[in-house]
Amino acid sequence: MTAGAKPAVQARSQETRDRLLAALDDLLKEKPFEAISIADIAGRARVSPASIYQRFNNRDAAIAMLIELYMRRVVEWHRSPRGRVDVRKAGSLKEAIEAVALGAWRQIETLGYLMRPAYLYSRLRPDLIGEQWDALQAQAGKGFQGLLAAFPNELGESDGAQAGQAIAYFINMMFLGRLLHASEGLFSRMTAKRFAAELADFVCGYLEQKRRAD
Amino acid sequence: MTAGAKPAVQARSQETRDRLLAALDDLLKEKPFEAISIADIAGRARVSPASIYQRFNNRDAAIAMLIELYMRRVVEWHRSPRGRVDVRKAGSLKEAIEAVALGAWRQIETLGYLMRPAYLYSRLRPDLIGEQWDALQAQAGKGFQGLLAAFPNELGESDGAQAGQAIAYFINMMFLGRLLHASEGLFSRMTAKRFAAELADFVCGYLEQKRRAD
Amino acid sequence: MTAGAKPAVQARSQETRDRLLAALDDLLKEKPFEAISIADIAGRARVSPASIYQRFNNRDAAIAMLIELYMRRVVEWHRSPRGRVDVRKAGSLKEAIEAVALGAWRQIETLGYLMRPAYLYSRLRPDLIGEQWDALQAQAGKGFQGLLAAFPNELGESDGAQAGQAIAYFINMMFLGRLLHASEGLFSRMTAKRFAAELADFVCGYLEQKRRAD
Amino acid sequence: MTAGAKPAVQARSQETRDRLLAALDDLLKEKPFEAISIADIAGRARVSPASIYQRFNNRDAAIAMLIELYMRRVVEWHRSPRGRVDVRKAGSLKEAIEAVALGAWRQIETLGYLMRPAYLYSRLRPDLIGEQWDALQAQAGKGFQGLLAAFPNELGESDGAQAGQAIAYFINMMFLGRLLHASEGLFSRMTAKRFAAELADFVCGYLEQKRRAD
DNA sequence: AATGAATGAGACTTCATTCAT
DNA sequence: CATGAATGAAGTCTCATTCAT
Repeated sequence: MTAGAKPAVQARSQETRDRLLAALDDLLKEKPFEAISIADIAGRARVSPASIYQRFNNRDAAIAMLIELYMRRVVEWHRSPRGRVDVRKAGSLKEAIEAVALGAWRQIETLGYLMRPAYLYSRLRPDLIGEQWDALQAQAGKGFQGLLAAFPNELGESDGAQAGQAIAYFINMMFLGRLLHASEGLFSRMTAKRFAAELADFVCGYLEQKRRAD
Repeated sequence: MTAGAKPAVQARSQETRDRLLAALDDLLKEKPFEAISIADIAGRARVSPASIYQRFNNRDAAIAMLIELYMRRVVEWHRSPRGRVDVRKAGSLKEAIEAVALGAWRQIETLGYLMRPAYLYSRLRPDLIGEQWDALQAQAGKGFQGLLAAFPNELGESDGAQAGQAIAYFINMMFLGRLLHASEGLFSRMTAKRFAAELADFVCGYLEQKRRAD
Repeated sequence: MTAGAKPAVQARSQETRDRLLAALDDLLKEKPFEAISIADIAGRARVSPASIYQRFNNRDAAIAMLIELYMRRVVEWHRSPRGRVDVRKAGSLKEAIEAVALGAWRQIETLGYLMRPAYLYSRLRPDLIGEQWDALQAQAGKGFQGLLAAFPNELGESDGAQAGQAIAYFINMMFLGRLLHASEGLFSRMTAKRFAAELADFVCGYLEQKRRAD
Repeated sequence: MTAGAKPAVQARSQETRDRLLAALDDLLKEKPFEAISIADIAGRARVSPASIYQRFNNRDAAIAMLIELYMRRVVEWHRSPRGRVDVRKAGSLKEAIEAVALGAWRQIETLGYLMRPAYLYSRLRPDLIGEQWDALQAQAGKGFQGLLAAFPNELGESDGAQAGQAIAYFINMMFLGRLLHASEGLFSRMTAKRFAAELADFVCGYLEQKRRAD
């Protein structure tokens, strides 16, 4: 549960909570987060504004909801068919990275409207998101570590954990650019495929440097 | 000039404008941007709130000031001795990249308090910053293009402009992480030197991949 | 029974009522009455807010509870050993008055936290306390009347009922000052003993004036 | 200036302040203080609610205004012909006390609607009134000291300052009863004249006790 | 040009009270 | 009877912005 959120004991309150998050989700497709007020959300959810304060601590309620919504949608995405990336089909690390990257690209296309404000506000109010970014990051790191382990000859003797973390960070940041600068210069003439290929080049190049250093 | 800002005709108003920016700068060291109101800035600058509306045409005045302040400080930084990175001393591209990276690290340490909100709000309100990010990006791209040109044998036959742009994007994004996640997991045990070395590995590895593809 | 309170029919609800009053008592030691909400009391009593409405018919529930609590505690006090003032030991009216005053001083020290808001809110909302102050006052008047009757030679020929009432009023008001201005000027250098002596001087002096007028 | 009030520099703001106080005064004649909201006052003063916050700190604004209004009216009263008590005409201390008491009785009749809530809220929120009650009390003490000095033979050798203070406290408290219990038992059959006479009896009797103790 | 005062609009928040289980 | 959830109504307060001087 996100900071600033209260537990929902009864079924009814769980439903209210769902309604609120769904309302926020809706509204985000219509207008920017900063233009969405507590009253907006309540209105859209057909719930009294006072009810929001029974589920969420206080002001920052909206941000807490945004973060919680984001978490839910990301988890759902990774469980959905579209979010599932099957790395086993990849013949090489390069192909695996490309597959991952294509998946991330699609995720942003679908969930960008939500990821954008969620990311920005989590940075504006890091106190509200707490250790969650760290946790996500660590998890991603482990994922890449597993990926590298599947192609042992590409890694050389270097430290897999460290390389995994570095690569996770790299991929995350490159996609952050995609998320936050989608409509600008670089990306105006960019395709998912080429972007994925470039990232793979960076990663493979990086690993080669590491191998050489051994 | 930033969107939402008016030209300063007289010397006196130029001074008022400076006072306002200095006040904002001050305040940012004390509290987060979202907690700073027009009245705060006016109060700190010892100027009437009404006066702000003679320099900044209206709503979003504070964001316009933030962006303008950011631009100024960055320009100043690059002109200052600390901001000057002399690439000519570098014996290799790797060393050059590392030098650039160390400079960026220092810049964030010094100007982070300002760069953080400036970046975040420029993303929250891209309409207010407009083409400026593109311009900065393009400029950075050209800078790296020049850097690559200084080490022609590292580049192979590929398209220098494109590689320059890719590398500029990469460096920018990696430092964005540093800017926005300074206090978290990865960076808690990270040094400027190691970070620079890692970036250089990514860049050099990337170029090598490109060379090989030729 | 206080206005706004309902009778407690079953044993279980009598217990709930006790729990509510105990909770209010607790809370008054922590924060001022005006900061205590129905929800606070319910929470502290580990009872649902809705339950309060089965014992106290509605609005002003908290004030009704405050008054009821006050009544209970005062009755308890007068039954307790500390609250018992034995006037029979007094050799003179002066000594009797002093004994009564010392008792009142102690009562305020012990129950002031409760008497303060109870008194103030009974004045703010006289409609809720109704005839009760009158009753207390009349009772006190009778008490003093009895006191005077025990020392017939001090009274002269005047009307004992009237003098008793006047003295009761006097004592009440003087202690009201003690209750409401405990931490201020006059009382910062005041002891129970001296205060009691002064009151006795007023009372005895008053009676002497009356005797002389006869 | 009362705690929680801000200075009014310009003439215009002084006028607004006056309008606000006048509005509060008006409203107090219509409904109890606790039923008067910031918006009420603003509305009656034909001023925006926001303006109140420019003159008064924040919530508690209304209480601060109430106290300030009370102070003003009391000062005005004592300057007015009705408030002036000429003690020089009194042939004895008894007569002087009676004159003072009659004045106080009249003051309560005229200003009671304001003094009642002002007193009660000053006790509920002593933090908002600060040392002002002390100051008033001390001033009253000095007044009575002067009164006693005018009738030296009534005082004997006792300490005039202390007796003055005691008498001031006594008178204050007795009138507090009148203020807060005007419609109840004792006062239902009470006249100004008789009340004044009773007080004088208390005071003169008290002084006689003191004289005797010398 | 500059100022202190004033303001409209709307946000947040609380709380007594009712509802459905 | 008791409860957790829900809510209407209202209050407090802030803030960008305008006004009068």
